[in-house]
Amino acid sequence: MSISRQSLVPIYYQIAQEIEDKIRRGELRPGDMIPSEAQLCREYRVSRMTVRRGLELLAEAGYLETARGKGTFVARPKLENLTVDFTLLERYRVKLLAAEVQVVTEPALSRLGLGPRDRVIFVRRLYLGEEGPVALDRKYLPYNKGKPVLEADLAYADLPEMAQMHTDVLPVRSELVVFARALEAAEAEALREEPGGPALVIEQTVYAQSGQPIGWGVLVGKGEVFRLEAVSRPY
Amino acid sequence: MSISRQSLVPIYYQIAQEIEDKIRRGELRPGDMIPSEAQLCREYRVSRMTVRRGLELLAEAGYLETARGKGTFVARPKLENLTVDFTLLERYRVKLLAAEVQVVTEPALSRLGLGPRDRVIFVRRLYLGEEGPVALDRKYLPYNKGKPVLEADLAYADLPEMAQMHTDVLPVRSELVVFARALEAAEAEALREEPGGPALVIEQTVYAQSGQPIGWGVLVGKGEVFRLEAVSRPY
DNA sequence: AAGTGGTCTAGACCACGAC
DNA sequence: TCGTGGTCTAGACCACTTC
Repeated sequence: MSISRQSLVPIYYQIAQEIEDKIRRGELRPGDMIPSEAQLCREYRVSRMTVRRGLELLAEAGYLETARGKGTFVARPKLENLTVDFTLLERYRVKLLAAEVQVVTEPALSRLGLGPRDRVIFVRRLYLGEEGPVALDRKYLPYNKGKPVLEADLAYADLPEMAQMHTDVLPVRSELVVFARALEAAEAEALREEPGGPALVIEQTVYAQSGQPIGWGVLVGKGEVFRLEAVSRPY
Repeated sequence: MSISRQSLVPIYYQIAQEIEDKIRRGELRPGDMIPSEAQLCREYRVSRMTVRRGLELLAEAGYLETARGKGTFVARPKLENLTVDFTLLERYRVKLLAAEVQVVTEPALSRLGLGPRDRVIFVRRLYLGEEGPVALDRKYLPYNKGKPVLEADLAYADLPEMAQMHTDVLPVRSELVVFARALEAAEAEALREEPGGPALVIEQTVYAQSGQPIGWGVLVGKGEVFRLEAVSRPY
């Protein structure tokens, strides 16, 4: 009922806030029906489109579910959808170990759908935490003669950014696969660990609109130290 | 221009589809300005709210970005936001190894914010793939005398579901931490692996609205075999 | 000043669900 | 039949950007 028409914040937003507060405080519980749109119009003395705009915000945010002919109801929080915090480049210092053009070999060859004589840009980087190296990073991009890339740009770019620098094709989808395996000898040395020790492996593939893969990367993180975090999103 | 007023699909949706198609086909490219709302009203011979509803859909989906006073522009796909496919229960066969009430010990004690004499429901499960066990699962819920739980329900529930079964408090947020470590002896035996071998560890905490943790779990996955997958969401 | 998107109004007709 | 949410109209005023 505390809606101000003079406020800079839009009326529909104030209405949404007020209902969200009631849900957060437990005054409205999952399954409860909220007042009808017509009722809310009368309560707040606003037009229906304004009420609907507010309810729409809450529906998108996962707080409300609407049922045509029945009403609008408080929704149960959905914890199945998780988003990964994948901002590694901001969390660690990055050291560029190598950036070169080479003939592609497995496993990049098959992941990128290339032939055995095709060439790729190969980038190798080390992530440094407070107490030494925490992860090793290898990325492969199909080599494109016409589009040179600056080493300086490669040092701090993530895979989608790299792909975009080097091709005209727009990256539109990214896939991750995460698993654990033992450190290989070369990896162990770079990470100052024992070979055979546990490592977190993150494989990333970036695709163009056409479905064609335009970048592939493996990140090998030191066990225990290197962590991924994910949080649920209500909707 | 192929908008049908007789169609069952709403006009705003048809408009959104048409613009989305142009973007997907590359006819409109990131950074391009699309016709103004007023222009689209004239083109499609509809009211402005209808046009705006359509544009709003595309903005939510990440295809468009609006700039007050300037115009509406095609957005660059955002690949930073990743959603995890965490539907383990549907992918593997699950075997309930134990379900009992016990006095809480570390690490569950501190994760759940309990005292050393509090009790928890402890659930231990094994995930079975085609070729034997792939993961071991331990979950802890603060014990609530008044709310008994059936073993049968525990076998196939995920952590948020368990928490909801056993408390009146609603789970509203879930956090995951993912890393690699060496298998402990008991874990290795259950998974039929060598102790010290690589394991993918997923720790999950579920919180109530109050911020209080109401469930904690660890999943230990066999290296190489047990994998998590994540996909980018455009918005 | 002219054009843009952001907000809001006061109506309208419709499909759907419950009674 | 009545109340519900879903769609749509034809205006209006505003803040902001560009010229």
